[in-house]
Amino acid sequence: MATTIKDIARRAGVSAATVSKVLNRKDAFIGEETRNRIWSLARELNYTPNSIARSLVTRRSNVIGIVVPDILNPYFTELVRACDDAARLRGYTTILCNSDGIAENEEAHLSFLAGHGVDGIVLSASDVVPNADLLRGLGIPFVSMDREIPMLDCLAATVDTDCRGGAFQSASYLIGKGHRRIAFLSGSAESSNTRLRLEGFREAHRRAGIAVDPELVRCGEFQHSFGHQATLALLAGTRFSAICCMSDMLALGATVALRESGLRVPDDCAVMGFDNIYLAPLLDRPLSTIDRRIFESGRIAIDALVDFLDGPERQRSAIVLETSVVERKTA
Amino acid sequence: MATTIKDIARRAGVSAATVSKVLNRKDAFIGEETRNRIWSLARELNYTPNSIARSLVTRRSNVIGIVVPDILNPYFTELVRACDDAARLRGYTTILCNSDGIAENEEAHLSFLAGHGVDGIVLSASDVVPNADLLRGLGIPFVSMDREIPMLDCLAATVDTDCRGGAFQSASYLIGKGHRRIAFLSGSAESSNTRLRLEGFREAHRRAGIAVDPELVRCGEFQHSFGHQATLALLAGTRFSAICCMSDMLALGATVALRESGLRVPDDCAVMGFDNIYLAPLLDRPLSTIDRRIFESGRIAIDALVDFLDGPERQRSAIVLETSVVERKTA
DNA sequence: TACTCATAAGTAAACGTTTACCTAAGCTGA
DNA sequence: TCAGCTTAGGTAAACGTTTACTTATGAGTA
Repeated sequence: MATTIKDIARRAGVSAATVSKVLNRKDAFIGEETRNRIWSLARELNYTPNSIARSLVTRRSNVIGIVVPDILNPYFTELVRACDDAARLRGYTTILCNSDGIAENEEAHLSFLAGHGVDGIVLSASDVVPNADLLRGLGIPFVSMDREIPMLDCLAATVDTDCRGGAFQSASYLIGKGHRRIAFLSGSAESSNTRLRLEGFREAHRRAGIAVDPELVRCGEFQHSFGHQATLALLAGTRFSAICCMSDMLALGATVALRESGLRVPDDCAVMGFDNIYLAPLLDRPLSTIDRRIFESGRIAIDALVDFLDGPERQRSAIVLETSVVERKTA
Repeated sequence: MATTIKDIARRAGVSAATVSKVLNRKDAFIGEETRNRIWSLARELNYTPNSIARSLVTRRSNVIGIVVPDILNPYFTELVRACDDAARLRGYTTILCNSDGIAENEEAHLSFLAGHGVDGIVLSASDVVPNADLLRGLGIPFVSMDREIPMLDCLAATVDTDCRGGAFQSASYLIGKGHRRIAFLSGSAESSNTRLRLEGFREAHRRAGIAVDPELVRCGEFQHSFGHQATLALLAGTRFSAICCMSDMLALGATVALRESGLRVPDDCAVMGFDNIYLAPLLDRPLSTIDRRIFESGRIAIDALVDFLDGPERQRSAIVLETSVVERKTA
């Protein structure tokens, strides 16, 4: 049986309210001696406040929910860690949910988080567009990262990476290196995310006066396996001297496929990634990629959310992060 | 303002208790019509139970806390995902804490989790030996993974990997391939974990009648950077034809160092990992390693914990997982 | 008729806090 | 002397549920 405020009150010969005031440092009108007695009892009895009871009355939990498609994907691992660190710094903790990119899962998680009284939610990229009615019904402030989102009262912020710009940089870099036939690998063709990136990719070609062969663009998912499989398919059907991948995992998959086919990276085929996950520089052949400041984006998202929660004015913010190319060994 | 049970009660013209009974399916003595009215109101008003209030009275939260050193480490990423999946299957959700291997952090997290009323905790490997008094004081059932732990009432289970056996397998495999001078890279020399692995490593040599050169064993941490640095140091001071690493990240670091030094893997030097993280087969040069059934271990830990929580008999279990060698391209 | 019994629902306390408001005592100053 | 302030602390309601216990109604039975 854990110690409660009442136990302390009884032992100290005061009321529970007094104990509460002292422990919460709202003790302007509490006597020196009483105050000390309470603190030392709290220590002695190893008192830990019951956050559940506290949340029930204050309607604040100091918990932020994070929903991502899959923590196993290194990009999300980093994002989650960044959010967790940032949240902790601001006095919040996080609770994580994996949606696997499935709409029903995501909705279930949202309800779960609401029921558990999280103060805010960060909703991270995936192709699923969350049910606006659900979000509105929850009424919990949230920040949206890298996804199309309906405008709602409880939308605290959007933080997006300039994916169009990132893809543009990647393709331009490759073109600058003399490549003329560049393959493009990305996630679902329907997502706005892929659409924007493809625009950036095309724009880079346009500026260089190069036509994009539709045969070279392959959309599917951001996973390793698709990178592997799509590269094999490309290799079988056409020729190209570089692959512009829209995630580092795609790039990893592509690299493996190239090696399996007896091609050397970057001599026979250059590979560019996207994300700059922390593994990228650690690989046997360090990956050239587009940095998207994962850690920073997590921190920014949390800061925006907490500012919204704590600040009375509740201003919405729209942040977009610029990317940059990181030259390593694969392109 | 979210819908509460009272809102439904008022609209349905019944008491809150009745609504609670219906919604919790303890409605043996509730009229058919009342029941229907309540359910349809719940749907219509989009009722989500307030878990906080519920937990306060039931003293059950259906939440399990997980504390790991660092989610960024792929081994823990997988473990956490495995635990989360397993927990969800059994009606629990998880809440994650990163301790960074720092004792104070871990203790703070433990208190936090207790205050938030988690039903159980899984405490995963790190060299920090948790404060027994703290654990006992919390009184929350926990399972300990891969760490030395004092025996306590609230210890629900221990799940350990047979690290001694794993190291033995790894070294034996390498010896079987003809290697005679094998370097050994592991984490902190003080941890029981490393001690056991070193024993296994030595045992394999003993059986083969090979002496272990102390110069070849290097302990530090399980991270990539140590693998890199230690390999460079080894290369500068002695010779060897294989490296037996006690984590896949160490192996990755070692591989990079070897390549930087112009050595080919496995021709000039073989490398064995340990863990079999999901990245291992996906690398440009798929990593040979020791599989430790990460996913399974997470599931087992959660199952043991939940069995302990749900079962009235509360039997403690001690599980040890066997390892196996996975032959790929680096050894 | 008067009892029991099943059915259907209500009452109220409890979980551990926080907080708005109240009280009581002592002191100050005119 | 007494209104009014300051200081120290108490009272009780509230947060949204759950649950043990109680009540009311009608039907069946002796």
